[in-house]
Order: sequence, then C-alpha cells, then structure tokens
Amino acid sequence: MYKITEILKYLNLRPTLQRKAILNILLKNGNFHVTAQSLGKLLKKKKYNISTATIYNNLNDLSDKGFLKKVVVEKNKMWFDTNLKAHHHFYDEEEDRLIDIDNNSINFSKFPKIPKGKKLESVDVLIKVKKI
Amino acid sequence: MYKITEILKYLNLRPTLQRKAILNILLKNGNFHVTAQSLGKLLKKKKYNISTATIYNNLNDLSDKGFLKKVVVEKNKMWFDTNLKAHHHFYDEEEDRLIDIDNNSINFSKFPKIPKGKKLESVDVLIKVKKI
DNA sequence: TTCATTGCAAAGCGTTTGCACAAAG
DNA sequence: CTTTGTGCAAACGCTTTGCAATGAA
Repeated sequence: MYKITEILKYLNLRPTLQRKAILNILLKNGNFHVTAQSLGKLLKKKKYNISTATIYNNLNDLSDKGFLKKVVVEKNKMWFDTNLKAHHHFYDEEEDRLIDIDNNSINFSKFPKIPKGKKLESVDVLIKVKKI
Repeated sequence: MYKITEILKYLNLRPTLQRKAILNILLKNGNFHVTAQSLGKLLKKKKYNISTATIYNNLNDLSDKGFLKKVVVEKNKMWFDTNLKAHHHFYDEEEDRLIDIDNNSINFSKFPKIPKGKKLESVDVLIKVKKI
C-alpha cells in the first residue's frame, strides 16, 4: 500500500484532499501518463471536482519536486509521467496514448558527436505508431 | 540558383510576393529551421511586413504539400524544417535552436518491439544539449 | 471575372497567474 | 495565527479562423 501521506510529507506538501485524490490516481496504476485534462476526467469519475488551476499547480509542483516527469510529444499539450527512470516512449497518435519503452530495450551502436561547446543533457526517443 | 517560381508552380501555389519572400529565406540557408516567429523576424529584417496569418498559412501549406517538415520539441511552439530526409535533432534549449543529425549518424543495435496491433510510423531522436 | 491569397482582428486551446477565501500546521 | 493551497476568472502565448479586401490567372 502506498503511504500517500508520507510521500507528501517527504515532498513538503500538505496532505490536502485534492492532492491525495490526485496522488491516489497517479500511484494506483503503475507507470502512468496523464495530461491535466485526462487527470481531470479521472478525478471527475471519482466524484472529485478539482479546479483546473489546482490540477496544474499540483502536477507542476510534483514535477518540480522530481516526482513526475514532463514529456512533450506534440505542441500544446504537456504529459506527466510517473515513471522516473530514464526511458523512452511509443506514442499512438490515434489513441493519443503514451507507452513506456524501457531504457534497456534501446541501444545505440552509433551515436552522433555532440556539437562542440555543448554537452549532452538528455536523449529522448519517440516512436510513433499507428494501428495496422 | 533556386527557381522559386518553378517550385511554386510545381506545388500549385501562386507566386505572390509574400510567398516568394518566405521561400527565399527558407531556401537560402541550406538545412534550416524556423518557427512562425523566427521567420517573421527574418522577414522584417528584409523589410517584408508579412502578417502572422500569412506566415502560418504558408508554413502550413508548404508542410501539407511535403515541402517542409514539422518538428515538435516543446509545447506551444511548432518548428518547420527544410530538411526533408529522415533525420534527428539536437536541441539547444538555451539558444532555442535545432541542429540536424544525419540519419546515418545514429544506429540502433537494439530496438523495442512494436506493441501488437500497431505498426511503426516514425522514429524521432531528440538529443538535448547545453553549454559546457 | 474568377478564384487563390492576404491581413486583420477575433476566437481557440492548453496553460499560468492574481487574488480572495479556505484549510493545514 | 501563520502559511500553504484552492478555485475562479482573467491573462497568456502560440496558432487558427472568418471574412472583407487584394492580387494572380
């Protein structure tokens, strides 16, 4: 069982009703991807009517504290990913859905030279898929 | 020398002043990346005051016709890339700049299995870099 | 004359912000 | 009582759209 209250204490965030509801959803599903909108819908299903501002505040706070990762796959929409390990993504545009790719399912045998004066910060592989 | 008028004829687009100015910039620089905003600034430097709507119309038309590629690296901003070959990108967040990575500078020795019922559509590698 | 194109201003979409009110410590 | 968090509505940044005016064919 997840100790949501302890997580929040560790993150220095007060255990409000809204936060607990959000964390409940994020933690209940294993690796999980939400947008502010999709999370809002899930909350509504559970009879929580939490304002958009609060949802954004919390997703941003949690990712600022390193408890969520932001993922961009298309303009105008921010995904939040509960999987904190380095990893990559499949993106199904038709279903608007992200699927994790474990970091060790991808290996490079050839990798480009980083431009001079620069250093590597991150590597993101995005594999778009569609139905056969 | 680029035959802009011929390109436009081929694409079935009328050779308006605005379009020619835009294509001039896009073609003059080899592989090149713009956003609507960055292109607007370049146009202004050349004394072309072209409206935002027209810039977007043209970038979108050109990419619909396959003459530009759209690249998403962060939310809220669409990049347009004159490099039509399959390739990848470095992204320098500090300079807000994209740099092409030739497709054959990256090779995979291990590649994930595509989820069943799905087929591969595209593979995009985005390598974020920052100054040392 | 016909039809594509332009340019403006308004609308759209996801996200952020300001601020009064509520709740946690 | 102090401080953090919430919720609304307004503001924001980028992009798109509606539509009258313009320019190419």
